[in-house]
Amino acid sequence: MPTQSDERSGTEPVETALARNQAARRRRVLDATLELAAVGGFDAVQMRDVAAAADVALGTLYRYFSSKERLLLEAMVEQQEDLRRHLEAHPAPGSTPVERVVNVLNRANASLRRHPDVTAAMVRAFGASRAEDADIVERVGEIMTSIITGAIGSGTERDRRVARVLQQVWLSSLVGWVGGVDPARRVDEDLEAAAVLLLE
Amino acid sequence: MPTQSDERSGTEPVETALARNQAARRRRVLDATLELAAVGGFDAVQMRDVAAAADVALGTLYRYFSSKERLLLEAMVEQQEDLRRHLEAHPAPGSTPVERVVNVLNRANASLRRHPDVTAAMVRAFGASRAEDADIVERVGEIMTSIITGAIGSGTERDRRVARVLQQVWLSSLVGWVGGVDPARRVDEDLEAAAVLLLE
DNA sequence: GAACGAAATAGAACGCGTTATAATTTCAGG
DNA sequence: CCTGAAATTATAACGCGTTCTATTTCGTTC
Repeated sequence: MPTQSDERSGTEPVETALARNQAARRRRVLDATLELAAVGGFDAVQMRDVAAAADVALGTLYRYFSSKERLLLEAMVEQQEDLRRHLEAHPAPGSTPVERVVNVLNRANASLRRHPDVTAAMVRAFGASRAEDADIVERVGEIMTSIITGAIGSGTERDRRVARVLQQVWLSSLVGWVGGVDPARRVDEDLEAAAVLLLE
Repeated sequence: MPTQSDERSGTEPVETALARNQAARRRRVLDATLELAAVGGFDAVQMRDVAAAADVALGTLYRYFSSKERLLLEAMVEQQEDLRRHLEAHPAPGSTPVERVVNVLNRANASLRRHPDVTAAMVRAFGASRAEDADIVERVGEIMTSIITGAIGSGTERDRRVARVLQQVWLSSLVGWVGGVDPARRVDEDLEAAAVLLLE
């Protein structure tokens, strides 16, 4: 986001009129993005329409998000962070890592399935990512991984490796789903199969 | 591809002047695609340029490949099939499934690394795939999986499941590499780690 | 080898992501 | 409050994927 110049080190933005307006604009843009994506997926998220719906000029939209892909990826970061927060607030009940991982990922996917077009737009942006967006792509991956490690419980070296594998399976499976190759159910099946193979 | 109407059931094309010319055009287009991708990756594969380089009209290009994405995916099918053929002709030496899988995937990745921009273009098309291209995306996935099952050796139910997981890890890892998130080496590391977790 | 239909061609045109420009508004600091 | 810099706006314009149209060429068939 533009402008900063805090007084002290931290990354927290200053509470000024400008900053408040900018935060509000950013929020309107992200909300408009989700609304449009919910209706028609990736293709319906047209930059002119996002700008209009957010009541922001096209140039301003690009000042905040340097590309359509970046816009969708930042929306994805928010979505995944909400998801993680929710899942951590409602931990999985199972007594074994496999049970807990499967439970958490089932719930996560159920949430994604509730907004298929939104998920499709985001996953597509993720899969087509270019180098200039490596930072956000990485953050999304980290959040997904941390959802998994949270469900496994312990954080041994082996568990961290397992979590990375599961995250990669998750993503590939989502790509397969939103690309129309597999039905939504397949994502759950893939993850359960992988979790069993890796954790039992 | 356009026109058919064989005399008997099979999928093999008839040996006629038309069919030969069309096969030649298709070949020129795919070659031009690879050439352009080799230079500047996804962005350098511009449909007008492909058509010009293949000495074909733009409309003809679209008659053969309904979209840029489809063009890259069909090129990817060819590339992966070549790769599989080569790997099957030179089987991995190891005595255990892990050794053989790791060896085969290392060689496959070495081959992909030799043309990073081409790989990037193809993986990007794969990751951004839409429903209308589900058929080719599926074929690419199948070829990658069959490369892995070939290296594992046996074809038990469990091994088929393991192969699918490894294929998904492979793809996610490639997305991470071409997206600039991870170095090329990471693809090998991910696959070795996953193979060890799944097969020992 | 003439005729008919399919395929290929050249080129214009459209849609949308992205960039560029000039005019206007906002706002932190004096 | 004034002011200058930064942000926002409105709008035009560019690039490239894709579509469309009119015309020409090709190849099968009789």
